Amino acid sequence: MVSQATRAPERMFARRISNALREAAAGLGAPDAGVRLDRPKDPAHGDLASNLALTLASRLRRRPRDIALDLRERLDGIEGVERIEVAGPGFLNFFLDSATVGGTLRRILATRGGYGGSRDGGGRRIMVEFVSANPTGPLHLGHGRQAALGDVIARLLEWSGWRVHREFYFNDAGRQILRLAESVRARYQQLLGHDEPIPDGGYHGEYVREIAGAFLECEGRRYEQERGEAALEAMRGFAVNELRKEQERDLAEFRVEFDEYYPESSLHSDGRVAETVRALDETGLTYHRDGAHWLQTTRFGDQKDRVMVRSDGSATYFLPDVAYHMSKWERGFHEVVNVQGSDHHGTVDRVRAGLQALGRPAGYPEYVLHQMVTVERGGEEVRFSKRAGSYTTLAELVAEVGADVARYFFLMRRPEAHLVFDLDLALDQSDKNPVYKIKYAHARLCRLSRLARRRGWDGMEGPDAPEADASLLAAPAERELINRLGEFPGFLRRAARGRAPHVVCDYLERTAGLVNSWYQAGHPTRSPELAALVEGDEPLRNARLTLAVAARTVLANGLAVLGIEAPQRMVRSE
RNA sequence: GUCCCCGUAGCUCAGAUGGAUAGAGCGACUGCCUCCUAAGCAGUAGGCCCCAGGUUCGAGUCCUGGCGGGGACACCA
Repeated sequence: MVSQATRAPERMFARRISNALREAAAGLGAPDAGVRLDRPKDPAHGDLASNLALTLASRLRRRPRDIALDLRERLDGIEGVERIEVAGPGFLNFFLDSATVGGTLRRILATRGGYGGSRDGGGRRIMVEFVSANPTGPLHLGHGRQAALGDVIARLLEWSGWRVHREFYFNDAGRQILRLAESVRARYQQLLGHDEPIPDGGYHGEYVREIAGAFLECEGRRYEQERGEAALEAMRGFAVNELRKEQERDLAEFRVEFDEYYPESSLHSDGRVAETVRALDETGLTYHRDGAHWLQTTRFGDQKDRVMVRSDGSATYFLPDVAYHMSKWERGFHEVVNVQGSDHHGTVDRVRAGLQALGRPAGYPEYVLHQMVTVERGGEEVRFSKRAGSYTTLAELVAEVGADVARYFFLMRRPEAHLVFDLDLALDQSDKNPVYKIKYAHARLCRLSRLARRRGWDGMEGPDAPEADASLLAAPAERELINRLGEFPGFLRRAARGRAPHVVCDYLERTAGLVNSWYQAGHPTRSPELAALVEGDEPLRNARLTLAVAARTVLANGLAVLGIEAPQRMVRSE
């Protein structure tokens, strides 16, 4: 729980106003009215607004506007409220006095790097599983989006008081891996001058040749005549290892790290898969038909029953998936978010059904399914990889636009919306590019504090900074910015609960716009009286510098949530 | 055929629990630098919120049915 001193002032007032409204409604003959307060979009509609009169209209059989006027009569002298207006069809708009609004600044300055966080999670554990690419090639753009989404959902959860475990699951045992090994063998033989084609369904990317080359360098020609299991196994292990290392390197460049890499093969070797079959058989929900071993997943809402073990004795993907999620549960993760491409959506119902058969709750695990990514340059779709065949790799993209821009662009759209990555915009270093817009706003605010100190004025930072009189910040641009800063924790909470990083992007972009407006409004030539570094009026200057520090804190915290750097100063690069 | 997602400005997209004249960026146009970074700001133009019903005092938002786009539906991997 947040302490009384740092609680959002508007929330305290919201409760006070709600109570007064409820009482007033009772006075009009409508006890137990559901009272709601909103923060209006338009600042002309006050700091808080209520639609109570509109909701009471049908119940009281009176015109909403008349009810609103009556309600206002009954609401006098609420502490901290400057005035109440009746507007539009019957809204009640509350204007808080400026000393009250200033409480927001005190709260930001008091919590600084922690401002925006909450205790939603209460210290409970939660797992975010994401990327989970098969080690059959380099990471492509879909993985990039997933890496950014998963990492930032994890950060949002950390900010919300959860203990987060980041996990990467990889299939190192299936048929795809066999094709990979065979492809490496073909390239290996080709390098030795033999004519061996890539098998059907194999991998043609240039990277396979590179792996074969590296293998040749390590092992020499000893597998030239060897056609059996041992050679294939050696190449499989080598290739998986190489590709995993490369993926980890690419992810590190992208500033994404995992607590655990979980190999599918271990589910077989440690008996979990067999154990899962046994446990499912015990439920009586399995049966044999056409030589295969089935589970009645339809009992739990799946569209059709699923095969667990094929007639040839091999497990389908479904089975290890269930075993894997049982492992998550048994490791203590009763809250799990899986971030996956929407092409996996077909597996959701059946995995959950399998887990329900084993007694896990119906919604376990939770899924965030994201749509595909395409890249455009000059309005045309581009595919730019010689190396990876038809793929566009994450590494190439990060090399071109940088990790910060790539992260932001992957995050700025709702996961379930198709994402068009505009390379022209990504490479732009002006404020057109939202990432730069936010960074510039932050750097600009840092500069204000620097300049103030250089002139011998206090930058309003540190424990010895004088208390600012926020009631002096009455200009519209200031008032709007302060209110906006006060909304940050609410946005983070909403983003975390909705697993929706784009909410943070939207918030930051708009807030940066307000910062720029405020900054520009105080242009020293045209409006010196609005300038932050105002001469001669120390209390006013201190108040504005405090606002600058508060705004910068919010931008920095928001960027930290996104895993993006917040520079003190910007250097133009080519 | 069944299931999931999407349909909002010329383009790319936001629009939490239904609320006031539907927002942002890009693109277009008009202004604003002797002075804290103009890498900026202020403003103008641009909308049958896919269509049709329904619920409601009130629908871009909720319900039903269409239309259009993407994805998923195999003992495939």
